[in-house]
Amino acid sequence: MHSLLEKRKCIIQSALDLIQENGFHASPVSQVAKNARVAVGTIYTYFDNKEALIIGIYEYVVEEIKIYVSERDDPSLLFKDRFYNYWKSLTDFYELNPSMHGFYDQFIKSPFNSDEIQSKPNVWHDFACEFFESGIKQGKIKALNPIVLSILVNSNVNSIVRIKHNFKKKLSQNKMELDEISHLIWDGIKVD
Amino acid sequence: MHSLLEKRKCIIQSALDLIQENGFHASPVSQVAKNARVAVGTIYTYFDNKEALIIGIYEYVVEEIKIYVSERDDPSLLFKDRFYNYWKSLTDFYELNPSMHGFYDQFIKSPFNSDEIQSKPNVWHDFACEFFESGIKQGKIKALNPIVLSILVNSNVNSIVRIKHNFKKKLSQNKMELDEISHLIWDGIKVD
DNA sequence: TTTTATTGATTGAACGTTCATTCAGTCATT
DNA sequence: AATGACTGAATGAACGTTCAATCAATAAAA
Repeated sequence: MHSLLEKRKCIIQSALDLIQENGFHASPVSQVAKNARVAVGTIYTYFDNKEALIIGIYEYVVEEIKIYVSERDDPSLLFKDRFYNYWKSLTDFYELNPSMHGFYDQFIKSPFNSDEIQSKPNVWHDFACEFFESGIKQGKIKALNPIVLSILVNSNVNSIVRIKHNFKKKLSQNKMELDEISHLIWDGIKVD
Repeated sequence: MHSLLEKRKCIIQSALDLIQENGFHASPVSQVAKNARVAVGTIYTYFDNKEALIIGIYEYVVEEIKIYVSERDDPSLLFKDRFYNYWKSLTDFYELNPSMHGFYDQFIKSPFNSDEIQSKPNVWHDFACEFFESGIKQGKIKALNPIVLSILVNSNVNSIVRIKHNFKKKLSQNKMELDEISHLIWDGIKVD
């Protein structure tokens, strides 16, 4: 028997798969229910409406990313190594969870992503900001705005994972080039 | 009196405005028609269906970007200067045409953006690839895959314009930092 | 010149479908 | 017996799309 929390997760996972495949508008609640093996009505005991479901998924995804990346961070290392770990963790996470990557990509630029949501506390954004702030404090990277730095790095990882995904065949022999991008960014932000 | 092409443009512009504001699914054809001051049926003489309209908009946007950026490129300049011009043109274009920027951002990650569309010839992608290829041939930038390079640069410009747009107030004093990103990327790809 | 015919764009009410959401009834557990 | 999660047919609103009718412009005929 599933606990309530597990059922909630099950609905979220079902919605994630559908949304990555079809987008928000082509992922009816009825289908989400069918995939999750629950009745339509059940979804409405866990979420007020479809918008709340989508925002709930966003919060879930953001938390999962934070857990994955922060667990693999080791503040005792050299910041350069921490940076490469950060990059690799985030890349790995997206490649291990393509539905979360697809969802995040869509959500960020969607009208669901309102100012209100962006101004709410966000464990992942906070972690990323603090991460880069510590690099600045240690004098290892340029003193740019940590918000800017984190968005920059995160959106580059995002793009690269998307490229890897889209051009799986065409670029197979050039996959290494994509990993070079992390050096390229590091060279750009490091303090010599 | 408007010509047929002008009416087509009018429908596209009306849809662009709505989609940037509300997204694809919250931009009904009826509203697009109302904004464009035509009847619903008229839209269907210019586009087979809503999907064709959206793809038509994409092709229009992509062409406008190519025209704007290529007009401001001067192959006789040093490649470094050409790079900064490219960066500035693209940034300017998005800032002058926020609805196109919003649309493009949404479209790229949407299910409308099928493999079929990506494999069709695309004047803008072709221009960007040739641009970076010429930099490589001149030995001014690293010999990375030009497709990778163009996607990388374009998605960075995209992110930065989005940051500027979202954080207009909070980052006003840090706007300069965002322009530094172009140096950061140039330092990363240039050959010393 | 005036009248009639033809063409093709334009209109918007109407249609059928799909969707989010509800709720009266069922089931499982306590 | 009581509680509360679960069910899924039913509902109504919203949407994409159609099409018979209208209109404007041009060509042909008188």
